[in-house]
Amino acid sequence: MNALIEKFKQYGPLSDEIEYELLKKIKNQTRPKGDFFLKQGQIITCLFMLETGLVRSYYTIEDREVNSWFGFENIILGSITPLFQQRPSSENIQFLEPSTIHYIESSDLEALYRKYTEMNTIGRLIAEECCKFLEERVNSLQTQSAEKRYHALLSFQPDAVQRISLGHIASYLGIKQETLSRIRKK
Amino acid sequence: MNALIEKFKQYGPLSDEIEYELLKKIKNQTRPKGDFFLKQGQIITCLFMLETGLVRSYYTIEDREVNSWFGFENIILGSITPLFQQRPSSENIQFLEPSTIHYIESSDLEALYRKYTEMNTIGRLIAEECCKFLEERVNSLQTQSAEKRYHALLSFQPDAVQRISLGHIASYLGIKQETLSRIRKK
DNA sequence: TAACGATTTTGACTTTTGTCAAAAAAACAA
DNA sequence: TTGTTTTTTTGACAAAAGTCAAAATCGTTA
Repeated sequence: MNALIEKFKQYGPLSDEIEYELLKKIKNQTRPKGDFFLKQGQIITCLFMLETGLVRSYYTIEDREVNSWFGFENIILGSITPLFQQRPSSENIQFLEPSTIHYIESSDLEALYRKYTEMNTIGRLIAEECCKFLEERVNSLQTQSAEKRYHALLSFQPDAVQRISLGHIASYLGIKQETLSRIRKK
Repeated sequence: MNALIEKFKQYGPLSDEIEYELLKKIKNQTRPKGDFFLKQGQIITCLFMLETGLVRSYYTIEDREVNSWFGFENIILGSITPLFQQRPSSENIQFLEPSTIHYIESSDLEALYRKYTEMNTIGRLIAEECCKFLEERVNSLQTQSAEKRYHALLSFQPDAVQRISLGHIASYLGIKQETLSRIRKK
């Protein structure tokens, strides 16, 4: 069974008919480290899931890269702005480790949304989950010091700190890597 | 025509039947300044819209209030965490000006989601719009200095700065009000 | 193993933001 | 209007985080 379909089912039931249609639309790829899944300016958008590997999403601001999120195994991922707006992405999605992914293009997904209520519900629940994640991130950036944000990340996503370079983590936390290095030394 | 239904229609078409059902469920209230729409710990949640007035949503952390958002006229509002999770809210929603609101309880909304695809689509689009808003807020907190965040707010929501007290604005921006006062003096 | 490049750490210093206390200004009510 | 309360501003100082440059460490590959 496809892992992305498996994942969808965690949000709600899917009839055999939808499952069959999904199977036709879901694509699979294996990509090397450093490769881009999406580059800034592209319009093609997808909802995807990693079977193995690691990705980061980042955008560029004043010549420096800012990491907006990291994607691990078995989490539904997508680039929010272009996915929900059908506009050119300002984000880049890059594999940080060799990765195997399952994905569905948003045009195919939209068609399924129109055809099946169940799929629409799942889409809504995914968007709502995304809201919750972002809300927590806002709270963290709004109220916590760099040190507390780092320790929160350590306890909630210990694997992130293990697998991702210090510079990328610092950017994600909104601090300089020198600062993070000093925090970590303690 | 009810202003909340009008608003829903901006996201997608609604049949007369749904509109009729919505009309039966949508409640209206007029509330004085300082009143609470939702208090921390309550489970009842709603999607609501202000016809007139102003609200803030805040939570308490280490004995201080942190504003998470402000609500103005004609914007769809809801407390994200409890609305999408059906768990007790950690948020308080308070009117900052005398307000007239239209709202629908989330249990009623869920029932409509189950019954009508169109309503589900609208719910999904609202959640997606919420994601976009939160994503921008994360970017701002992650990459911009207090001064730039304030100026961004000034240009995107000039009315907020007009109508909301300096202390509330500072909390929303994640800075101390003394700092905001100094930024503003320039 | 040696050498290269990338990543991380360190040091000295600057800038930004926070803290605490008090004064000034504004808003509100008797 | 006159007090009273709330909000905003100011000052002196402390802490947090950024900047820039250089050194150290790590991983990879020739």
